[in-house]
Amino acid sequence: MPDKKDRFKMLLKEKGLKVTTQRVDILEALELRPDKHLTAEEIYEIVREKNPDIGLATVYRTIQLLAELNLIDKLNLGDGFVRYEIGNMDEEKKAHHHHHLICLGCGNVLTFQGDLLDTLENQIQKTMGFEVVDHEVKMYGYCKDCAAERKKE
Amino acid sequence: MPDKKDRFKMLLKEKGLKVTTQRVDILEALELRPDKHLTAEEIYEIVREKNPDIGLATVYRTIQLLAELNLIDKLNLGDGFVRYEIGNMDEEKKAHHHHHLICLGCGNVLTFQGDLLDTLENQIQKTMGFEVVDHEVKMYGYCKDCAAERKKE
DNA sequence: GTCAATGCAAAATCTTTGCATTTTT
DNA sequence: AAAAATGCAAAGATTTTGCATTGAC
Repeated sequence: MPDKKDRFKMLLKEKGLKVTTQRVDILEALELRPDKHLTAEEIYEIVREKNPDIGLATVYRTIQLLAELNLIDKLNLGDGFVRYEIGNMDEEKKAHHHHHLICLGCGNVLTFQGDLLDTLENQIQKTMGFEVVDHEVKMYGYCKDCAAERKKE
Repeated sequence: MPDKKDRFKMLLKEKGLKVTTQRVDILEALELRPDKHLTAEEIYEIVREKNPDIGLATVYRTIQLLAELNLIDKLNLGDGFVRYEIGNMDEEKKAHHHHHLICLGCGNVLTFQGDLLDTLENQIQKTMGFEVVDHEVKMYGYCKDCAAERKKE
């Protein structure tokens, strides 16, 4: 499988866009942290360690580009920040974003893969004629540790 | 059942807060449009028709208050705007937010009630020990009309 | 060399805050 | 009369944009 970086470079060339250090650095920053959910500012800080001259505007522009190319997903975990993460979909396959479990105790965000939503999607299709293409699920609650902590008290 | 407005007034009094025209007007604006998903600015414009002197800051402050009291839900439908809607939960009952179906064709947002997620929640509980308290589901796709339109072409 | 991308600073959005004044209780 | 809420304008925060310069092809 070609890694995301190669895929990105390919897509750029296909579109007549240029493969710049900044663009590659930004994708790399995200790629190295697959389960982090980074804000634009955080990405900026990370890339700055390697390339101190990069501008925040470039980060925003590249993020937008990556989202359009479906290489990253835009997230809203309810804390008021817009976050991004590397997409985990297999190329042509229907983009099935994973689900997020947000712990109300420690604030950690876990991810969860599962296609149990297919049943739900089918029901929606039948009853409402709505054709589902993609979905996003957030569950709020308490992670194992925090749940245990709460029971003790 | 006491309507939302009375409930709001009660809660305000319980907390030693004051029942002002502005607060009631804002709740009313939301209550009269149960399935709209309004932005702060839109709420401001609506209330301004009745009470032209209201300030945007008051709208923001009241929205925050209503959200804290669980009378309204904060939504993020992926269009970059923060939106609000009247909650539909029955008092003490577990808050079960309804799901949103977002049409990629016409942009309309439909709502969908269903507890098919219970299965998913149970599975998460078993496999990961994560205790789910609340959830939020967004489905992206094409509504009946837009799906038909797309098949024709 | 050409055209796109970058960095910077300024502008545009959206939301919050401080404070004098008004309103509720 | 006391305390809280309001409106306004200013300040914050986040994201976008214009433009001269730089870099990829």
